[in-house]
Amino acid sequence: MHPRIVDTLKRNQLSITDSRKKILEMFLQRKGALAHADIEQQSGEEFDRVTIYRTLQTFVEKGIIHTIPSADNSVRYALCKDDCSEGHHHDNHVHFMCDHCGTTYCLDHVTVPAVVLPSGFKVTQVDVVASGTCMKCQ
Amino acid sequence: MHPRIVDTLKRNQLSITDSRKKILEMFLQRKGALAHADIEQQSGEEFDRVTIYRTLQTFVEKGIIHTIPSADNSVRYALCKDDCSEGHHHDNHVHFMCDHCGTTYCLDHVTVPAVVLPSGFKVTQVDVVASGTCMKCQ
DNA sequence: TATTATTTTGCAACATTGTTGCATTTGAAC
DNA sequence: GTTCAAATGCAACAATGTTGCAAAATAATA
Repeated sequence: MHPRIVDTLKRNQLSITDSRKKILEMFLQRKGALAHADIEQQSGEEFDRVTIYRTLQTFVEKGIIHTIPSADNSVRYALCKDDCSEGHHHDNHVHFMCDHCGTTYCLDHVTVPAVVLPSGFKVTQVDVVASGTCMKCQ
Repeated sequence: MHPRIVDTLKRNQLSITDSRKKILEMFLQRKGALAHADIEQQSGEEFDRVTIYRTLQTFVEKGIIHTIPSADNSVRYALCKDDCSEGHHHDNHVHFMCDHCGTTYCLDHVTVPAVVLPSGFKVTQVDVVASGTCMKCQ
């Protein structure tokens, strides 16, 4: 088991349960974004569907993972780089979604260019979702 | 009825039906993004739910409207500026979603800054989804 | 305009996805 | 180990999205 798992849960004052450990491990191993459905598939019958929903929700609230917007009604989740601060506002972020294999990448080190909006708009968060073909699919 | 409606449908070789006229009119009037649920509510019992799904799908395929990614499993749709070419690839786009009132704005005239991705990624589309407070809500 | 061919719609049935309340179980604290 | 708090699983439900097919509306043709 990945050493960071228990650490992360403790730091966020969460009880250390099987489902949380397992789901967190999936994120740490895969190093890519996961949708609810992915987790459900990978964990087989191990956990109830409801537990997965609640676990993801908890992780998002604690800033352990964050959501990635998508245009097809299938929100994906990815690990936050070193846990965002609690209550989390994940400022700037670039994601890449491969049209071919569907893999979603979370590109933490790509800087989001400043977006200038018309006056009156107060921006607190900018998500950039790029899509195309990833390195594995071309 | 908005004069562009019949035009737009004809140009896209679509039969001119009540549901299409009505839904297209909603987009032309509202000048903001609409979710499936919005349309369903606004049209009351007038059309079947299935018809709305199929109409939206058709409009997207024809490039009359486009989808706006969201982080909450509720894809929204907005009119394409002067219909994208058929088969449509909507290159660059900035959207703004108000955390307060939920209104989604489609900012066609804001330029999307170039995003530089690691080599190996071939980008065909970039969506920028900003969120915060809109001018009506502050 | 009347007739035929094509397209679209509505219905029904179904599949998938997400939510809520509550009893039971598990983990944490003592 | 016992007690308390938290998390899980189950069941039931609500919401959302999909498919096939007959009926209706639209378009094309005479």
